[in-house]
Amino acid sequence: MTRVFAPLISLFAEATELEEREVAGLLCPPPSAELGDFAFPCFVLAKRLRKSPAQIAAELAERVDSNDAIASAVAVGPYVNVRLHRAPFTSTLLEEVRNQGEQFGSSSSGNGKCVVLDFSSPNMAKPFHVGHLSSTIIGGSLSRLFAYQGYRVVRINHLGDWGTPVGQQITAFKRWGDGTELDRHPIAHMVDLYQRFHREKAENPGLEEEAREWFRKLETGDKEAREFWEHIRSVSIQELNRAYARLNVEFDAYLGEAFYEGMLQETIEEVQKAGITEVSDGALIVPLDSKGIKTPLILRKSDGSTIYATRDIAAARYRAENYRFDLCLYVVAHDQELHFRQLFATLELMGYDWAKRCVHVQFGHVHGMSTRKGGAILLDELLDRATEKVRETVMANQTLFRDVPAAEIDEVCEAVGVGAVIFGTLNHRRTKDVEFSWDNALNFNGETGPYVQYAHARLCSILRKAGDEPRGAANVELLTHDAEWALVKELARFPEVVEEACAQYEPSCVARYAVDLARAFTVFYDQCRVLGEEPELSAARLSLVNTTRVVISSALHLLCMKTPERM
RNA sequence: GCGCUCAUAGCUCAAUUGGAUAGAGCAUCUGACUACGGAUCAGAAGGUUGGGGGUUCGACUCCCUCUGAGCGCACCA
Repeated sequence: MTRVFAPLISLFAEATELEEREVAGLLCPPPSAELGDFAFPCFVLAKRLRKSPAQIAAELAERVDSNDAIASAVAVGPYVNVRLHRAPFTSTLLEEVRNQGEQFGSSSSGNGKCVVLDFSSPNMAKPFHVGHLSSTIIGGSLSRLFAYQGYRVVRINHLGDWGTPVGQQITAFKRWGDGTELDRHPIAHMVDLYQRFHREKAENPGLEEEAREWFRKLETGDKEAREFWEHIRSVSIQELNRAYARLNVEFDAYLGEAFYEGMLQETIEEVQKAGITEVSDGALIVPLDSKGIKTPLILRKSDGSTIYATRDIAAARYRAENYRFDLCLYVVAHDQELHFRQLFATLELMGYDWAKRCVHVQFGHVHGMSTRKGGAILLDELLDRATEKVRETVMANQTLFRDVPAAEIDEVCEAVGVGAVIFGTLNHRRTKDVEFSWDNALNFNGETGPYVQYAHARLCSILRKAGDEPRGAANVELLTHDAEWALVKELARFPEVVEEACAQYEPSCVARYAVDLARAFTVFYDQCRVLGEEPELSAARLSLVNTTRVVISSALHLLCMKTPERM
């Protein structure tokens, strides 16, 4: 929380005898700036004081009227609308950002705490398509948000690197694979082979048996199977890291399904010790009726092998023991809701107190992301098209990029194109299904990533032309324009937006804020000239410009977006 | 059949978690300075918040019901 609201909050806390925290939660901007800067709704006091909210508002307005911080307090119906003295508020805010820099908006609320994030988690030897975007980007942004709140963050990629599909991949390669092709285009080649396997298995039932045999060999440590698996896994990770680098996302560990193989026996024994298992149709299950779930969790199949549920229990226990997390977030699509309810319920029945600190951060489907041929759109295809579209605009701006080296132009196009895609997946609440369209994905006007980055580039441009960054305190008394004031108020919101985004696991809060801030700036930019005014006014505005640049850059960073200085 | 999620302007999304006259962008139409970058700004038009009940000072928000959509319901992940 910023100090800027402190005078306002303490004043109302005193007048109403409410806790400061409660007051902070109640204060809100009025529907229109003409009504005032902040509003205090009096409904909660009505019951306690046995008076109508309007009456309370009227009395409260009398009590808090004008002092150092507040210029006026007017009762409008059940609200007390407050107008602030702009200068002290602005002065405090600018000073705070000047002192804290990129740390403005961060907090220490997560100090000493640990959050584990499980996200992205694709299957190995498969293409990285746009279906993986949501988990990857939401997880990536949440990582940064929690780190910003002081948490120790552990980012885990629960890679799909085990199970019968691996046996199928080995079988396909042994039959039709090409070593040099594998070296040149490992993923593409493996995808071709995998698809061929599924085409041919209908006419050749022996293939499935062969695949099971290869997987059995892999499980029992057969050298040939193991070496092939390791090679495919390693090139898959290389390929994935390339995609993650484009998306500005990183992981602390690839702990795939294979990693937990050695723990499964012990895991099953632990579940059995809890006395919650049953044998049903030859399978070992955990009935969950007591938790209101009709479908049991399957611990071991009737053929004796295990499935994902057992591995997820093992993974959860591993994370609890090794990281002692305060929060374990699974950023996984909505389809797996039942599975996670089963998993968490089982962990609770096992008596783990940390089970209730596990959360399924689910998100909706993105529909219509298939190509005409029926396959999914590849990530690179989407990013490349976005980047090329950006290049058209950049190339049209001859004057700005005249002396800029080609490599730097490439960098800008990449930053903006990828930024547009990232922003596109974060600017709506994660639970709702969305419709993908190329028109929308490649529209860079209005509420988009480029709009926010463009505002940042203009801010940088002003600062570049001004020469040195503004230092020291500005004469904030000169910042009297409404557009300046609106921008200042918008800047002050940033810390609570970050807090909100963490509390709800909603990066979209930050995305929405970034647009609001960028808009407040462009309105200011349109109405207030910075350079070439009276030196003192120019300096004051420059100070506001630099503050805005810092905050917009922080917001973009939290969204895993780059902050180009020109575009 | 049961469960989860969703339904807001022509389209894509908001709405400070129960608060003031439901707001933005896209598309459409109209306008903008020989000044810091027009990927911009200002304005117009666009709504019975899927339908119907209920809860209360107040409901897009909570409850019930109906309709529609997406997803999931034991050996895939």
